[in-house]
Amino acid sequence: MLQVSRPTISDVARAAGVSKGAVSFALNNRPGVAADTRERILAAARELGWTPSSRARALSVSRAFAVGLVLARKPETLRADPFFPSFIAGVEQELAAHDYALLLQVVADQQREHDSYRRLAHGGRVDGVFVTDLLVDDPRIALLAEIGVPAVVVGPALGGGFFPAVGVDDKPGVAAAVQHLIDLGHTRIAHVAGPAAYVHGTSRKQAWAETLAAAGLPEGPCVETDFSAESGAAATRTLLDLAEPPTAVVYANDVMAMAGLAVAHARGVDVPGELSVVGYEDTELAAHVQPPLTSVATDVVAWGGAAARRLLELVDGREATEPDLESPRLVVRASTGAPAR
Amino acid sequence: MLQVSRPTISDVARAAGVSKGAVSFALNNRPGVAADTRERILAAARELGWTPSSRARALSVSRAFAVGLVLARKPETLRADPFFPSFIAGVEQELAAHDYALLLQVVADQQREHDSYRRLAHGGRVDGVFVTDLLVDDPRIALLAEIGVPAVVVGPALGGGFFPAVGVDDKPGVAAAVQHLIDLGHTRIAHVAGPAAYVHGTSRKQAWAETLAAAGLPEGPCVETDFSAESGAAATRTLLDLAEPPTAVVYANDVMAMAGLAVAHARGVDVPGELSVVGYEDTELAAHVQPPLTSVATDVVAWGGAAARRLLELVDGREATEPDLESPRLVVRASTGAPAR
DNA sequence: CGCTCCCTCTAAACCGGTTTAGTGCTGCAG
DNA sequence: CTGCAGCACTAAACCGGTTTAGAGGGAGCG
Repeated sequence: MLQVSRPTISDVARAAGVSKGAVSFALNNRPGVAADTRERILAAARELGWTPSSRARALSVSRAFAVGLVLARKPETLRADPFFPSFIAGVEQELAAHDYALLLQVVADQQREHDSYRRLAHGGRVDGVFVTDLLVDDPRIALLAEIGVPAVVVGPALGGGFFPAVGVDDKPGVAAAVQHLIDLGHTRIAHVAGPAAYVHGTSRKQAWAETLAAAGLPEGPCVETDFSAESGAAATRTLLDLAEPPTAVVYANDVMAMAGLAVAHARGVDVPGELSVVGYEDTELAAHVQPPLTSVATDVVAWGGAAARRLLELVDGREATEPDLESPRLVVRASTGAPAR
Repeated sequence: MLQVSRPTISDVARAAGVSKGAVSFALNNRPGVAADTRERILAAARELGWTPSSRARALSVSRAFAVGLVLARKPETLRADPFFPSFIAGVEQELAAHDYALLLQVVADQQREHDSYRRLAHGGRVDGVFVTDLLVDDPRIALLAEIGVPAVVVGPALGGGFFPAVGVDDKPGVAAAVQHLIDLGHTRIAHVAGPAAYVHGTSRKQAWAETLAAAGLPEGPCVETDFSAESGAAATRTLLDLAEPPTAVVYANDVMAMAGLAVAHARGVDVPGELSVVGYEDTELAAHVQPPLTSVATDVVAWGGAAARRLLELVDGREATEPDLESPRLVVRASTGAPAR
């Protein structure tokens, strides 16, 4: 494991018989170096196996060439969420193209999250950050504004607009789901909502309520959860126990919807005969449960890419290019059908 | 977004009326600074809101204070895998305690993966790396050895032993699952395996075969998959179509097991009456499908912590402390039962 | 009183790049 | 032949910390 010390730019300079500066110019192919000299320098660099030290570069150009993502989640709620792996994959694709790196932090609570942002941004480890899991009136916005670090809000633009937001608006997706149920003839449509503290919990609930209202239907029952399978199952039991149970339920994510399917199955409630079920996220498993789950799909990878692109633009002070993210689309499968008469 | 230039150590020195060196000593509470001077320096630093520049520190001490994790996965297969979020959470807990950061890269193919490691380690962005998804005869081991970067193999120690391996051996878990089925009276026990190219695909299959052999039972049918729900469903159909279908199936992960449950359900095959099903991973949803899934649970968060600890020890040249990771344990739920006579 | 030793602190080198000011040389116009 | 522009390149400063060599001063000891 002995760390052979890597050749530096000075070694290359000596080998090529020129000065450090000339080497730097040649390697960043900048004008002011004769073609043959440049060739000689590149050859020397290749010969020595020289690689630029990102540490030195970061210091001299005052850039970290990295952006940060802080996840304030407990491991349990993180592992059930298929959003982040996809999102990060999208982010990475874009970052890699610009030789940027992604610095990830997972923190347990909010206080640590703030410290985390401070250390990352203030200490110059990153040039910008993503803000995910946006809360209603999120305190991080003020913090990041105070630190003065470029940031991009991942999700619908409810952050007060101080930072640009890049996100797929989930309202049309939920609206499409509810409309689909209305079209099938349902009139008692319930919602199993995510935490009201989260923007994406609230907005999905709103979309549900608004679509019902627009169709002139009464707002059905709604149960708030923490996005976990456990709470989704509990919510389903609550709904089925109502004097007038709903004939359809729109869940805020797939995991809860699948748990709901299992509860219905265990109780002998036929899906979709007696109960229609809709998820959100269109996870890989959605198509492979019984009955296959109707769900709302979003291209999360593209979303991650767009968010990263916007953040890099912000960091570079470039003009914003408008991302064209496709709207979420409803994937109809066998878990939804006409209500029993 | 105007980037106010942060105060440097020189600013603090000027404010406190001492030299840069003295400030550095005081801030790293090292001997050789008088108590009152130290106090004055700390006060000045606090006053100015000084934060160390990790860039400068990294250059001067020749350390990145970061480790890298490169995931060579397609986004689709990444998002279904609950392993990484948990693992990363565990890694982070440990890294945060030592003020280390995690640099994540997601790359599409193997060539890029190699480039990725090269840039990361050779360029000095990280002080060490994790190697996950170990392949049988993994070429990365040689690459990393050549680069000379400390590395920790995540998983059972089959990497040739050049780098330390930290991992929960999955064999006892699979063995326990197979034994559980044997104890229930099953004799035709199939396996839906992961890709043979992966160490954890191969080792689970081996454990299954060995446990059957040890019990004097014939090796049941085995279908190789790519770990996806789709392939798990297909494998299940293959098995159920056999002239003599198995009475129990051990799946290499939960997602495939759940897809298998759905296939059985769709075909009217009763679980566990006609078919017992065992998963691996014990995902959040496992307890909430119908019937609840018997599965093998591992404390992945602890695993991540142990891997990070070992890597930091390696980076610091410290002695290895033996991690005490608990063995995987079988969580018996309702998807397994005695075979029909 | 003079010497050594220790403690505190300063000056300067260093990490490995980037960037700026400036030098020497060539070539062309006047 | 001189003047000046412009190219190719060098020397040195700079980024912001850490670290080493050494200076200065007071205490303890002979």
